[in-house]
Amino acid sequence: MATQSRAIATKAPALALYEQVKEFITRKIQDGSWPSGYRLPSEHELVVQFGISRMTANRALRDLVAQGRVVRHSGVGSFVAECKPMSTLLQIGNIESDIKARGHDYRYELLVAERVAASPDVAVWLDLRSGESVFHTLCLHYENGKQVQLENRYVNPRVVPDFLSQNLTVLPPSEYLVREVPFDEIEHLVDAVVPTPEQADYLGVASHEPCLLLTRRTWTRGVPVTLVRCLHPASRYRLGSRFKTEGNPTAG
Amino acid sequence: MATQSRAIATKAPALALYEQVKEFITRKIQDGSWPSGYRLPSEHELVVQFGISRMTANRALRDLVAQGRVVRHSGVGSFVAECKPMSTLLQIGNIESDIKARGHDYRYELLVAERVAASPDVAVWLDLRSGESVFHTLCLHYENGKQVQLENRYVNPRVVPDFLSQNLTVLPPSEYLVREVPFDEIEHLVDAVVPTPEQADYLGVASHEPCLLLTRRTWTRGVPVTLVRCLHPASRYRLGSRFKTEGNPTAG
DNA sequence: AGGGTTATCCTGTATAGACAGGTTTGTGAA
DNA sequence: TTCACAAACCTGTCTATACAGGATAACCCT
Repeated sequence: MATQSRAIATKAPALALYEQVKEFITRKIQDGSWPSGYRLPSEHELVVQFGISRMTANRALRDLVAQGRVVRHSGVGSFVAECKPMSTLLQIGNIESDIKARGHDYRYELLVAERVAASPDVAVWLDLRSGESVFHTLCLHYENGKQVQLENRYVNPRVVPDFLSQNLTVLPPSEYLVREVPFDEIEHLVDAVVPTPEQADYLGVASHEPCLLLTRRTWTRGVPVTLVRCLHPASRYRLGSRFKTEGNPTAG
Repeated sequence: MATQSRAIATKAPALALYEQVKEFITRKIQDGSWPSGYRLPSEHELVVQFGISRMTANRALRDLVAQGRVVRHSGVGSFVAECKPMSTLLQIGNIESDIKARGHDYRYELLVAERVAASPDVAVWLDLRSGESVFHTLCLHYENGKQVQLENRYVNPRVVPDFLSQNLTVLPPSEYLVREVPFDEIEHLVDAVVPTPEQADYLGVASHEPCLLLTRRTWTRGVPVTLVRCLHPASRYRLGSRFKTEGNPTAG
């Protein structure tokens, strides 16, 4: 069979076959013909319907799984995924590259780098015994000379025993961790808080000014690596992201 | 050739061949052997190195592209992607399902549903002329009887002309929009603010209590659809998400 | 030396055929 | 009736092969 012949939509010969199949299924899902949980055609049925090979049908379905529109169960079938209505993603970047991407000046200051006994709450967050020693750093990040983030970090010494041996006055703690201890699981929490007097002092803001508190925990192979609490003055920092669907409009 | 024989790591015969290739490449990238921009082996070279077929090598590379670790240029080659350090995603869900998922009681109240002249800032956000009419709704969302979100929404009447014809006292505005006007682009902003007296009154909180302000804009085919500003008392609501890499630990 | 042609390499797509293993259902035996 | 086995169906993976088209470098002719 000649490649690229037998186009389903005769007017779109440029579109790959598996893309045509993806589009067909996506449309069915979007116009409501195939609701959540609906069992969609098996690979073999697609082969017959579209006159394509099974590998092509398989690729279309795999792509749809990657897009989150379809779930598949081995030995059972393929189903329209539960749509997560109006739910989407906010990308959280690292502050240094964010600031530099804006063309602004970035600088950071290491305030504290120590080994301390884990307080009960930190011990819980990092899955340590209370009183066990943890690494603790406190950093202040500046954008164009103004404080934008007070970073309060705890690091699990079981995972990163030589954390404090690094020259943290030159390289930010996050840089070292990202490079040396890749994570496979991450948790974010975003709160609005008013800073403590001490925090307000570090950040150089009035103590009644609201701040964004971004709490991040990371794991590698199920073991907690680090707990960071990043405090940002709301007047100087906001979280933001823009996200574009690559293909067709998404219902989810 | 017998399927599943010839395992690269003899002790892991369960792992698919293309997964083994992915792991091999991922490791090289993570341990720094193959830095950003490094040209990695062509499909044919992988075929020879691993004794696999080209389709298998192709799948491994395509998966790595989907994971963002690799970029490919047709006719040129495959390259290690620029890594985006410590950047990851925060999922923002819809409030009704979030509350119900916690097993709590959800209720909402429609305060305002009107057609008004767009104020200059709303006109800018929705790409309308100032003074052009827009739909405006104000809703209050309750979790277990307590206010958790004040939703202030503007809707583009060019895109959703019959928005106000819906019975919005029964079905939340977001439900209707998600179902009828799928978006293909979305923007989020997160701020920490203190509420105005009026907002504090609606939410039943002290006016000095910090709040999370989640601003969301959506587009469909480049046309702005809706602008929502969701105000949450920080004491009753936080944004959060947990994210797990499906494969190996991620450097980015 | 300059410019166009060609050979080569690489990715993208597509096919047919094959085996493995999970799930469901039906059938036959105890 | 119930339990065990087998058939049917489905996804997951893998192979060998093929053609199209982009990119690049070598080469040859003018």
